[in-house]
Amino acid sequence: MKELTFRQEEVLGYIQLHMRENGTWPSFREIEAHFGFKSTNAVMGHLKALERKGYISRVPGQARTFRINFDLNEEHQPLEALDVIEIPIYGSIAAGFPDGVETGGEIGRLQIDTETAGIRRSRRSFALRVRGESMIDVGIFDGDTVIVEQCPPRDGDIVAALIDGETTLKRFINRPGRSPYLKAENRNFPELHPVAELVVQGVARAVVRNL
Amino acid sequence: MKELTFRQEEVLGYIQLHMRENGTWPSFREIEAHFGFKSTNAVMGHLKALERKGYISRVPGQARTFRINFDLNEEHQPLEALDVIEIPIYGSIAAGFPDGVETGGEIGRLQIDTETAGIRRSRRSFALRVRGESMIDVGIFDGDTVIVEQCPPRDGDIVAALIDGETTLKRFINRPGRSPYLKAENRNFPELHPVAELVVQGVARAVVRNL
DNA sequence: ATTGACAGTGAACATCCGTTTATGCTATAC
DNA sequence: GTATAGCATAAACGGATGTTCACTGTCAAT
Repeated sequence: MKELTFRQEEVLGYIQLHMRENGTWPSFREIEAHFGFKSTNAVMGHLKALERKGYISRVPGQARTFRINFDLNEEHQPLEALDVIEIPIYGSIAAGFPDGVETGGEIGRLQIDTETAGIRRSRRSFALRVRGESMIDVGIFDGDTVIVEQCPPRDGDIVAALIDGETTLKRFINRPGRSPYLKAENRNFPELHPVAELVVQGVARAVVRNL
Repeated sequence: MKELTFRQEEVLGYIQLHMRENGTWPSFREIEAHFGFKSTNAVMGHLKALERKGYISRVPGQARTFRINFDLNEEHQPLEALDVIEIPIYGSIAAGFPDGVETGGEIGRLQIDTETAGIRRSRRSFALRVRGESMIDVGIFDGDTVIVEQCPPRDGDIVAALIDGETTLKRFINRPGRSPYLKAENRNFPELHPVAELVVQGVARAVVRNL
């Protein structure tokens, strides 16, 4: 595909921008106004060039009917191909993990790219609908969705842990010389949770909240 | 939202279909031809009705410039197939939107399904990396990523707004009888922001935070 | 020096396309 | 009965929009 001149690239960019912002293609005179041209024929020249080089198609005579054959935005950035993963959302987790078959507590699914979620594809992940206010001081509210990655916890991690048959979110503390315990992040619930048998189901990597 | 008659729904469906298939909105006469009308005024009647009931918006006098406010297809589908959308992440937005070519403030991209993000595909969306602590009381922290949908704000919405050339996140207050203003959500920054010129760039729909 | 690609002005032209003002028909509601 | 809403035809109007022709200028390559 032939190279575009700088000006032609600008015009193509504006056409795509206008489409994304307004949902409609621009008219000749709108393009003219945007670039400060004083003749629609300046626009015509660029569009003819863009069409000749194969970047756009048009239906002659029809208003606002462009067709982009080549998306600038997809080409400009290397865009290291975002890796999108689909993970299940659980309302609660009874004991261990639900079997592959019995999708027990699954209340939905979500898709997100691994980088934004901060997880690795190689590890199993799931999402949890948060109940309660025990992590309110770190900005995790009731109703939030937390994305959890199955891996061994480290000191300071926020983990999904099984206590009394209920999965809750707590901070995992593991100082040398002491046995690990869990801690809520809420000034009003300042009690610590030393736990004899600690079943950590995974480490929270991201929070998603709808506003 | 008012119910549509069967015929009106047919017309709305055709408009959306034409857009999806051709990438352009249909003209009056194309709609007329598709339904076998013998007068463009038959089209006019339906479009006026669709606009009155709030399903579409139009710019009077302009050709092929529809705007769908309510997507039929999003309502029909029972949500099984998650609709994943890719949106750009901006660090900041200087003035208006960056041009199509100079992808100026874009610092990355993310992909997420529209339901989790709480946005509609038909509206343009972008994400913003949050700076500052002004929304800390609603659990939006420095470094969080906020997903913003471009649409008119309503009272109580958290919006991305342009103040002094900087985009910030604030709560939008629009009480009857007063002029709209912005409010920070931080006990330590309790000052209100009455703003003469209010440029709202979109409404925040979701927060994503890496833990 | 000449050619050709690129960028633009200026003005007319021909449709394309939305708009308006009529009129008529069929239901349903009061 | 008499509104009222939905649906459609018919014809003309005018602004919006793409198209074309003629002309000017710059810059790099031949």
